[in-house]
This record gives sequence, C-alpha cells and structure tokens, in this order.
Amino acid sequence: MEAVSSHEGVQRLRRAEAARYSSRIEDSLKRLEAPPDPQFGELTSSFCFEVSKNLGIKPIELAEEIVERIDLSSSRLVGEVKAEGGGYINFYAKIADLASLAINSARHLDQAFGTVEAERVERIVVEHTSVNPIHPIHIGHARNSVLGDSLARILEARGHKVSRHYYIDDVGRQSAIVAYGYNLLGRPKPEGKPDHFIGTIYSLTSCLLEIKRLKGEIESVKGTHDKERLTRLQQSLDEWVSVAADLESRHPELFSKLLDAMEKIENPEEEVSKLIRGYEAGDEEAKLLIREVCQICLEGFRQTLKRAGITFDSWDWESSLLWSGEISECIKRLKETPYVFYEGGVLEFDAEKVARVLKLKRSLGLREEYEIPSLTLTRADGTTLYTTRDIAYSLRKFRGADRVINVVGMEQKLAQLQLKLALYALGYSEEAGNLVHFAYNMVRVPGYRMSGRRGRYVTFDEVMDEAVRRAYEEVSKRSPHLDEGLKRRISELVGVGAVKYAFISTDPAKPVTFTWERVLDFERNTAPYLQYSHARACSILRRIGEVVEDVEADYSLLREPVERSLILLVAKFPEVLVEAAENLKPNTVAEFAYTFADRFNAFYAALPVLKAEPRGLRDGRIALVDAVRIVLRNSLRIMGIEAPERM
RNA sequence: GGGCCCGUGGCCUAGCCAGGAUAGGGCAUCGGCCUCCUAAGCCGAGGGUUGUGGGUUCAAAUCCCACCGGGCCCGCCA
Repeated sequence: MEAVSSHEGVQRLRRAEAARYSSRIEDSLKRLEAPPDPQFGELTSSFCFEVSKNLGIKPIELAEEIVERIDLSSSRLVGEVKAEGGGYINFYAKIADLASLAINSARHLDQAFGTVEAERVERIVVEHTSVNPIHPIHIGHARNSVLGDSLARILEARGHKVSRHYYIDDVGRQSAIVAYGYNLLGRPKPEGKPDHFIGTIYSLTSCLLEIKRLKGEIESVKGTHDKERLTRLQQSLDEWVSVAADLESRHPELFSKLLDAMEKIENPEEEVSKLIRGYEAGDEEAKLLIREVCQICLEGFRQTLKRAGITFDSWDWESSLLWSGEISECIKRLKETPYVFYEGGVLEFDAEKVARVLKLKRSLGLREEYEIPSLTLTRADGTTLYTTRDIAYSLRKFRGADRVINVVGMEQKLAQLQLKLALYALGYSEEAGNLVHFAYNMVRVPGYRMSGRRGRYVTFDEVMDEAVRRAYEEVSKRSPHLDEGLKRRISELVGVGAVKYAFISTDPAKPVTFTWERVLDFERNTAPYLQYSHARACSILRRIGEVVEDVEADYSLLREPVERSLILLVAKFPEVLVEAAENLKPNTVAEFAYTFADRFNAFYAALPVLKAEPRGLRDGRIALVDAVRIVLRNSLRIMGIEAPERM
C-alpha cells in the first residue's frame, strides 16, 4: 500500500499537469484554484481571462484551444479537462484513483493523517492565557486560552517543536493588593475554588482601598474651589460605594472582616506600596506572602485549564526576571543604544527613532507619517513597567525558540509594537522579525463591563459548568440507555467542546458578544455536531466484525455525488492544516470540519453502508467511513476537542 | 486630534491577506423525513443595495481612496 499522503497526491497532480504546458500556462496552472461548485470539476484555471485581451481572442476560444492540446493519457489522477463557463479550464479528477489514494492514506497514517511536516522545522514558543493571578479566568481570557492552545496544536501538526508558556504577572500593584488583603484576613484557607476565593479577596481589597483613597482625595480637594473635580471624585466614590454594597451582599463575612482589619490601619496604601517594593527587592517576607497568594490562584487556574484540556510546558514568573537581573541587564543595554532618553526623571524608549533609523515602518505595515509613541521604561522611582519587563521576557523566550507567538488582546497592539522595536534596538533583528503578536478582539458581556476590581465577570468555570449541565440534559434525553458514568463523561466533553468551538470558529479579529445561546448551542455548526458525526461513524464501524482489507474495497463504485465530495474533502484535509498553520488561522480548521461533517451526515442519511451491495461497494463505503472517522477525530484534536465514540 | 480593528438577509457567521462562475453556512420561520448503520440528524422553501460613495480591472465582498457607524489604543496601568 502506498504510504503517500494525499496532500502530496494533490501536489503531484498539480505538478504533473503543470509540467505539460508552456511556461506561461505553467505559471497559471501552479495557481490552479478550487472551483466554486463540484459541477465545474476539482481544479480550475481562469488563465484565459487574464490573457485573452492581449491576444485578442475570446477567453472561451483560447480555453478550447488549450483543452484540445492537453493529453491526459499518462495522467494518474485527472480524468477530464473541459473549457467551460466562458473561458475557464476545468479539471475533473479520476475519482476512483483519488479515493484509493486519499482513503488509504488516511487509514494508514491514522493519527498522523493531516500532518505535513514543514520544510523548515522550527522551535516555537506560544505564550498564551497569562491571566494575572488575582481573579478567576473569565470568558474573555478563555478566548485567549482556546485560541492559543489550538494554535499550538496546529503548529505541532506541521512538525514544529512547540512550547506553551504561561507568563505569571506577579510583579506590581495588583498582586500586592490581593496579597495585602489576604494577609489582613489572617491568611485564610481558601473556601471554594481557590482562584474564585482569591478573586473575591482582590475585589474586596481593591474596592476598600479605592474608597479610602477617594475619600482622602475628596477631603483635600474640598479646600480648593475645583468644583468640577470634586463632582467627578464624588461620582467615582458613589460608584465604588455601590460596588462595595454589592460585594458585601455577596460575601458578607469576608467583607466585614476585611473592613474591620483595614480600619485599624492608618495608611493601607503605603503598606501596599511597601509590599510592592519589598517584593521587587526580593524581601523574603514579601516573597513568601505574594508567592503563596499566586500559588493559590494558579492552583485554581490549573483546575480550570485541565478541564478545558489546555496544558502548559512552562510557567514563567515575571518576578524571576527581576530577581535574576535579566530586566536590569536589559535596561542597561537599552541605555547603551541611541534610542533612549530621560524626560522628567523617567527613562523613555524612542520607538519612533528605531523605526525611522532602521527603516522599519513599511515592513511593519505602518504609514511613514505615523509617529510611534515612546515607551516609558522606568518610573521616576526607578521601578520598571510591564512592557519593559516583557522585553526581557521576550529575550528569554527566544533563548529556546526560533519564533515566539504572543497571544495577546489587540488592545495591546501598540505595546507589542514597542516591544518588537525594542528588540530591533538591542540588535536582535532576527528575533524581532520572528516575534508575532497574535491579536484577538474582545469578548463583551451584554449589560455590563467585566471588571476584576469590581468583582464583575463571567468565569470560564461557570460557562463550562452550565454547558456541561445542558449537555447532561441532552445526553439523558437522547441516550437514556447509557450508564450514568458514561453519560457524565460524555456531557463533560460535549459541554466543554461546545464552549471551545464557539471561540475557535469565529475570526479572532472580530469582537464577540458573549451570550449563553452562543456557547450552549448543540446543533449544526457546533462541536457537538462534529462529535455526533464522529460518534455516528464509530457506530457504523463498531458493527463490523472483521477488519476490512483494502483489496476488497472497489472505490470505482463510490459514484454518488455525496461520496465524491466526501472523498475530495478527505484528500483536502492535509492542505487545510497546512493553510491553518501558515496563516495562523484556527478558524479554518473549524470551517473545514463543519463542511466535512455536513457532507458525512448527508451521506449517512442517503446511503446504506453495511447493507450496501455488492461487497466491493460495501467495503469501499466502510473504508470511506473509517477515513471520515479519522479526519473528524484529527480535526477535533487539532481544536483541542475530544471525539467521543458514542453519545 | 492621530493610529489600529470591525461592519455580509431579523440575529450570528464564512469567504477578504494571494480579485474570478448564481455571496456559502447556522439560528429563527415554514413544509416534509425515523419498518433501514444514533433524528444532537437529513431533505426542501422564503429571506441579501456584502455600511455608503467613488476608483482600479475583462472581472470587486475581496485591492485603492473618501466618508458613516461601533470598538480599542495613544498611562510613570497591565
């Protein structure tokens, strides 16, 4: 049996045909495209439209002329060529031969079917999720996690060595606030899920600090006659007081305990600052406290991510960059470049100058007139800022990687640009060129703005809970005969799959509005639909006693249009994964999987498999169903979604 | 003010980077299909100025320009 992937098959088909014509036509044939409809064949060329004007011939006449001269006698996979549609040259595949190649490849390669190793295998770091360890992963972060994880899987399918990194932002004010509150509460043992517990402490502490700060500020402004500012502050205070009331009603005990503790403190704000400084300086007490709080929260993240099937190879602490001296080293080296300057006591990085001097604007997709804002590297007190630390972190990531992909919201576009320019400034042009900002748009929740400080967010956990609950209802209704344990397992992977698919299947560039309807849909273009299709294929295969040998399958009997399109889709699968990897587009995999499942279900409804006659047709269909099973399972795996054998 | 992203039937969405044949789907609506491998399914119907206006082209949802609407960024926040 031929262990050639069908992707190679298609390439071979293209090369074989292309080699036969003049160079001009050859160029065009290398760009053969898929026609919009199967009635126009499997490959098409619009070459005749391009050149007909210059030649003074009608496109269709030219097309007919060319078709005349094509000799297909030695062609393995092309059965027919026609001039159609006013000038298109359409190629029709020898479906039996293509079926044999595609189906046998799929069944032989099995798990590996669809993976086409890249010409150059790269070591790639995909940094994603990286939620600050101060509150649970919410639905907006979930989009990041799911996209990042599927990107990693897609790149692995291209043979790249992928490493998934989680950047733990434990340095700075937010971590200090939650640690401070946690300490005031007497370092309590977490109640409930650890990250939710930490999230509560964070909003409580943050809210009480904010109210105290606003009150103080209002007092000092009262003396002046800045009425406008006073009104603004008062509004802000009113808002936070109502946030406090809301938090108090949800967490009465913690609220009063923290309030009591904080009232005894003269200047809590100063203590938080002290904690920040202590942590940055590596003070043991501060380290113990903040790390403890982060670990509690991260434990919650691990639970959530594990449930979602998302894993990491490396958990990178931002603080370790600080303590190891990597950040100060990085700043020192930046200072040696001509691209930094002091302004009012703070160190600034002149991103604009780097772009101008190294003539990078065009390649970065920027207009010449656009002036890139400078980046503040250090505060007046000498402490660093987030993006500054990210420069050092990028260098660390590049120590073990040829390419670094940061899955970061598009609102950080400018910061990511400045980061890249900093690498150029430091002389790491190659690294800078291989630093990718994979940007995705926001997830909005209708009705309110998510806010960690206000304790307002829809968590990834509750979304999965609800989806699984719904899935359980469905499973119980549709498959009451299954035993309880199996029902639970199936609803788990169906519910989680539905949520993940909802994010993977939409273009990352588009903003999405979170609605339950969106993630709880179990019909049609959803993960459950794909999983159901897979289960159906498995169900057929389960009923065959013996293994079907390829020799008994007669692929020339697979003549129905729906069989034809399924076969072509099996053959196309490897190309889809290549395209998804080259363009970093997870949603193309979802798109393909849906189309594929749709065709399979049409096939399933229209044609018998096990009862098909004669034997050659039956076995051919069984082999096709097996290939379908493999393609569906592999597609789902690429998206990080489980493929159940029954549901 | 400057920059970036988004704009496709009532709602959601694919195609846009690498322009080609009647703009694919899904939800909702309506009408059919379980003596046959799982009906989370299948088949069919209606519903569109692809935000608007120009331009390039034999050909524009796709490329270019302008404008409109929505979002984001331009912090000694992350």
